[in-house]
Amino acid sequence: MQTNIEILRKNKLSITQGRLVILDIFLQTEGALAHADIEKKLSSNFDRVTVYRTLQSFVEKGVIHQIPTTDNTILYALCKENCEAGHHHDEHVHFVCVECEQTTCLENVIVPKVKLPRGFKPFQAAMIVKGHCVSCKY
Amino acid sequence: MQTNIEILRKNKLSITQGRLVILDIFLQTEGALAHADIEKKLSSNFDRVTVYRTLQSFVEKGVIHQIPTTDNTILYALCKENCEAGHHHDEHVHFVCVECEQTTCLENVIVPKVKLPRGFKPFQAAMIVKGHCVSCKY
DNA sequence: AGAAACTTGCAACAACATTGCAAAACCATT
DNA sequence: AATGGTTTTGCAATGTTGTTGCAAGTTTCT
Repeated sequence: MQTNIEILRKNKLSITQGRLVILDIFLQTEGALAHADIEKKLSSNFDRVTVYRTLQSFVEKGVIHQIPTTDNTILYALCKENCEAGHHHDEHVHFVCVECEQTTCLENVIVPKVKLPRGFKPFQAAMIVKGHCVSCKY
Repeated sequence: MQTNIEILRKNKLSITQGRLVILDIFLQTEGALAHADIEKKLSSNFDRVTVYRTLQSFVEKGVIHQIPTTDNTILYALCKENCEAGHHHDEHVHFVCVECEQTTCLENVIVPKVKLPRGFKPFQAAMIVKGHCVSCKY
């Protein structure tokens, strides 16, 4: 498991207080986080703008990846170590629990290839499964 | 092909000017639409709030379905005739063209089932493929 | 330690979304 | 076709979310 500093170094991001703290939040969290979640978890007062810009640079460098949602938010989750700037390997399935509303990266479930109609050239695929997660099954 | 009035009747939605017009926009459009797209296409002046509420009731009744995105918008697309309130059958793949930015419902490409880790109970799945669409291939 | 480059916070702003309420439209019934 | 009850609409106000420019503060590199 990498530390926050290692991750920043590896991705050629300068090491600042804000980035370290935000990265720690990701390292300590199971599921995916929305911008709002991160702000809530930030005990120290960082400016909203800083959080936006930090997430932005993390996405650009491939430290985190975005997960699509249908509720006007973007979720972010840590990338695995083999991610690189501009070329994410986050082709795993995301699971959204309808009970606890947590979004989990299923690192071991990769998005299957599908056969598209003639003329469509695929490039990247995302898959989101909704249901009950391990903790919320009954 | 159903008319706007038929669709409203079938879904027990009262027939109003706004709903007819918005439904027509969907019927006349190939790809998926964001809230903003719909407002742009509305020649008559409907209030923004009305558009929001219309889309909301359409989703609730299963007239349209939502497509997740990573850019803080929600895309909407017409459901096929066999959709019902609360139980969508929109398990087809969505294609987002990186060139023209159109999102298309690939009605005939259904989302494949994936094997989830123990304890996860799936319920619904969405899949989004990015790439070049038929019109934008080169 | 010092200069250059980058990051942060502030303030202002812009876009997007939600709520309550009164007026208007709709629908079922007579 | 008029009536009354229900639903929908528009407006206004408010809240939330995201962006930009700039000056001050940090970080990095030599």
